[in-house]
Amino acid sequence: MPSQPDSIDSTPFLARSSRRGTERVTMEEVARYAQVSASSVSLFLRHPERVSAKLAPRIAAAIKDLNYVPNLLAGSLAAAHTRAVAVIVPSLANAFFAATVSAMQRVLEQNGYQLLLGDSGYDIRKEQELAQTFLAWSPAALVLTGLHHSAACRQLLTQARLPVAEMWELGPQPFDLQVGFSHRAVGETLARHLYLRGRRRLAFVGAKLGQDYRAAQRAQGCRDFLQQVDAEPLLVIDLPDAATPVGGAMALRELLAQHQQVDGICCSNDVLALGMLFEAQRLGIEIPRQLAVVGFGDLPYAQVAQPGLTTARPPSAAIGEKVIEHLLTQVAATEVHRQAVQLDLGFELIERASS
Amino acid sequence: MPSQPDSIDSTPFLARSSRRGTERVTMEEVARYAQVSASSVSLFLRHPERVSAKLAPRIAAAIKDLNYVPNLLAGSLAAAHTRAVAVIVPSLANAFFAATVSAMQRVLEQNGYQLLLGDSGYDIRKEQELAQTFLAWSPAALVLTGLHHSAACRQLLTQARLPVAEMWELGPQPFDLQVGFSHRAVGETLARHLYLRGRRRLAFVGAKLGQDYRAAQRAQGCRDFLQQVDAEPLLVIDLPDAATPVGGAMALRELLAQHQQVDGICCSNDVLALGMLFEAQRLGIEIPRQLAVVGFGDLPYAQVAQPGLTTARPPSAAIGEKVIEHLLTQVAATEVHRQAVQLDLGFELIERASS
DNA sequence: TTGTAGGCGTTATCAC
DNA sequence: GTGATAACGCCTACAA
Repeated sequence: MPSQPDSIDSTPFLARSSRRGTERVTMEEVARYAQVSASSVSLFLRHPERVSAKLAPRIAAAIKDLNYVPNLLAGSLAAAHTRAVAVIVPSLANAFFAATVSAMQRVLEQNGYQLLLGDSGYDIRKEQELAQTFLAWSPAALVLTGLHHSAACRQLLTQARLPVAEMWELGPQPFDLQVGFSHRAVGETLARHLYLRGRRRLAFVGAKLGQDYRAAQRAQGCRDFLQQVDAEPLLVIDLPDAATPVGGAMALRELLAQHQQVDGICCSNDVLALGMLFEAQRLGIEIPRQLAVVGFGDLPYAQVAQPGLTTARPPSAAIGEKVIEHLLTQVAATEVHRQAVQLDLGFELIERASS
Repeated sequence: MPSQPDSIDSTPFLARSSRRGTERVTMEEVARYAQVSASSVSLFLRHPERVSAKLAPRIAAAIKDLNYVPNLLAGSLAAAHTRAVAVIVPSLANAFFAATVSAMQRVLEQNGYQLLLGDSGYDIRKEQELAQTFLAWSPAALVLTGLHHSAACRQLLTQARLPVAEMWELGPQPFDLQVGFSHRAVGETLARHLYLRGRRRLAFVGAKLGQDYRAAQRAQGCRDFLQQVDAEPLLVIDLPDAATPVGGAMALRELLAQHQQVDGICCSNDVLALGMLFEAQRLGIEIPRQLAVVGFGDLPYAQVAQPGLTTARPPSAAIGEKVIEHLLTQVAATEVHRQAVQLDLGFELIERASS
């Protein structure tokens, strides 16, 4: 047995055993290059100020020279936590959620976090699957849209020890955070608005109300208000397909054909309302004289539409920001005893010419 | 005290050393519960058919009972590859990219992959930062939007051994995959369309053309065509802010005020065009009689707009699908010698009443 | 088919 | 402040 055991297997590069590595530059190599230990490199990466002024520049140079990119997988495994937040939205194609996700991405990035994105397609089951998959990545936190989740999903997330947020809706039994506003109040506000403008026979046009719980709540808000003032009951039209301007146009035709007495329409969102505006124009219906139309979302075109579209503006971007801000706070907080927070960001009635 | 040796060190749970774990159920625990070895559980998870009919159900039950969620971090580290694909888009708020990302998410999920999303805000530098961060997660592949990247970014991605795709644009020096179409051709097609309809004084209205290279190429396509047929040179208006309907409306007013002779406008996209349509209506300009307007994107409202908006339809969703499909193929292929692929998905001219 | 023994690249602990 | 050393949870030859 020789005195320098190292020389025996002095072909360490060939001897890389059977195991294939990533072939990437590793922290070990950076350490060798900088003539320091791996621990120092690690420390430098996480707390640069704690490393001496002597080593620091050497390490920095080595990292630069070798073009070192730390392996977050290994780091996260060792540290037992990641800098990633998983987000599940019902539909990315929906401008509302796109705006929220965009805002989240911005704030996350500012804090050195990554965004894991999932699209549930308004499907509770798929949401659960996505949540499970995400959990396997050990994200620092998870964000769901809405309050309706499968029982299995609720259980899964309760067991997992990570902060869970729900957004775009408020209600009982929050996990750790809820950021949203009252859709019911939106419906009431919109109905009241139309009522005050003298409209007495209102209709609500939505799409897939069975899946879009928030839209259904807005409809309910309308209904409640009308009942409250003892007005004609709300006429509800539920389109079978996702909300599109074409759907809105069709709905208007149908409405005019079968319920001529309607004088005010509350659309599930601006997308439908836009289609109606165009269709009304085509049919020679004067808005708002003959028919008032209001929407939801205050999408970019609501302002320039002809006539301008009265609508309720949700705090799409603010929701994203607040969710992430609070979530990151909770992540930092001691894992135990973090209080559930509920944030009502409200909404804004934007009155324009369409009503 | 039972005779089982297990009882000897029966405090293994306290003995968890000083190291704090995730507190999550581990594969080891599943194995103990199912009375098998950890490797059998691992095998079962990856190749259920290769495990005997005796153990399989036991393992499955254990997983279910314990509510086991595999730790992908550990798995990926060991396997030296992940089931995640990173995607960087210029703006999620843009409906085009939202559609593409949505499609990608769908296909990825079908294949058991995860989507890592980044938003560069049309900023080359931020794109590079995002790419670097993503690389730290060792994604199986990376997707960029467009062809303009910083030199550092190009180098970073060339060094990394993962398949890199560029989308929404075609050009020289592809990494491993390019999926898109010719924006120049779009511009030419649109200009020709207007020309054939008798328009002779064309304008192109865009927003931030200095950053939106693709829109700039469409403008160039228009310009080229006009030069080709020896027509009046293209009048280009470049809005300083992101494209919005409001911007489109403003642009129209400006255009009419300063260049009354313009009889055809090619908008950078449907968003601007929509604003113009409304503004024209407001100003009493007859479209298409006095002025023809065409857009790009065929967004949902183009069809119901009044008048219907002539536009070029990009293969937004198809781009997402193809990118992922090909990328996953390349991921599976032997890491060496994977050929660069270029895919021209084309576009479609949708002729409607606005021109 | 099933089990055993490293090792993946990093972080965290603890002496020095 | 710096550097060994032991996890982190899983995968994968390889042996049984």
